[in-house]
Amino acid sequence: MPELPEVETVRRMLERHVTGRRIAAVEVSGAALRGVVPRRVHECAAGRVIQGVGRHGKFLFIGLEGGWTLLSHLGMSGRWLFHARPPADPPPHVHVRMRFEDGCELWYEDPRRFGALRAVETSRLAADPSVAALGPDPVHDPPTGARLAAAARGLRVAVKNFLLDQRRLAGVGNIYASEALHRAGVDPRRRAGALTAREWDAVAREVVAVLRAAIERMGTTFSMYRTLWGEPGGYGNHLRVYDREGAPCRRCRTPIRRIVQGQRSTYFCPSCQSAGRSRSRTPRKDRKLKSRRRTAGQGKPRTGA
DNA sequence: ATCCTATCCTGTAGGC
DNA sequence: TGCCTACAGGATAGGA
Repeated sequence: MPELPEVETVRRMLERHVTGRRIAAVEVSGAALRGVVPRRVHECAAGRVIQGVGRHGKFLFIGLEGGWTLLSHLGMSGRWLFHARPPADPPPHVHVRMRFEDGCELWYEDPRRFGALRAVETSRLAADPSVAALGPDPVHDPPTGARLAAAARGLRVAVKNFLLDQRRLAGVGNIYASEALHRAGVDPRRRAGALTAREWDAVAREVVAVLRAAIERMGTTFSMYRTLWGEPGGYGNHLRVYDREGAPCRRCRTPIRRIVQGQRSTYFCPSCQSAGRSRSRTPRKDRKLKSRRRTAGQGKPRTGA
């Protein structure tokens, strides 16, 4: 759901619209978020100016003056929403309301409460256990095939699950793991330790490519993710395999398959992602039928309208 | 150490 | 129409 491109989209919007604002008051609901310490968030944020917003993987860092940082993870259903003119009655599941001096408000909404929010001292941010465990961010520090191959050496876990492991690479989630492997032409069931150098090169390249392409379109709204303004992301129409079970592969028209790996859905093309060899990057010759896509199972990016 | 499973949680979709 | 159940998956704890 919110993966790196969605979190980056929110980061950019926060950076632009809340940096420099002073938090006049913070209202925190009692609801338990994962690892949240509401009172501490309240005490650390109230009265301080937001100095900038950073990100590593799926974590957001909202930097405050005075040496404090709000560490935010959106989990499955978390959203930061900015209101220039806050509605009178907020929807349910708004757990944090920050009011700025000029009356604007920033809300944290999270129906499933898988998200996390806590205040940490900025000097100790890198040492925070959940941050310290993260691998490199693929957008800040693009991986090479050689590096991924070295990290995967000897591992028997499926390459799909390897990509989901935040200790190896921080920010790839279920949607983009499937997408990157399809783009790279690698079967998601292959053991990570068994990929060739050439395959790792393709995976490294396509992970970065799909994340960047999704960032450009403000992420993928599969169900709940929204931007700071409550808008859905625009990358859903560009997904090649995710949530397209039975629909024709956009490259070869073979029906997309869905399997379950580690209790999560994986989508792939059994033809393009054949076990054993990575496909060439030769452009398609037959581009005859391409306007009759728009298949069933194309997610439900309810625009809310 | 690696790998796998269950757990948290609620909105939504599908079946009857 | 409405109730009921299954399903979706981020991180993490705990077991093998």
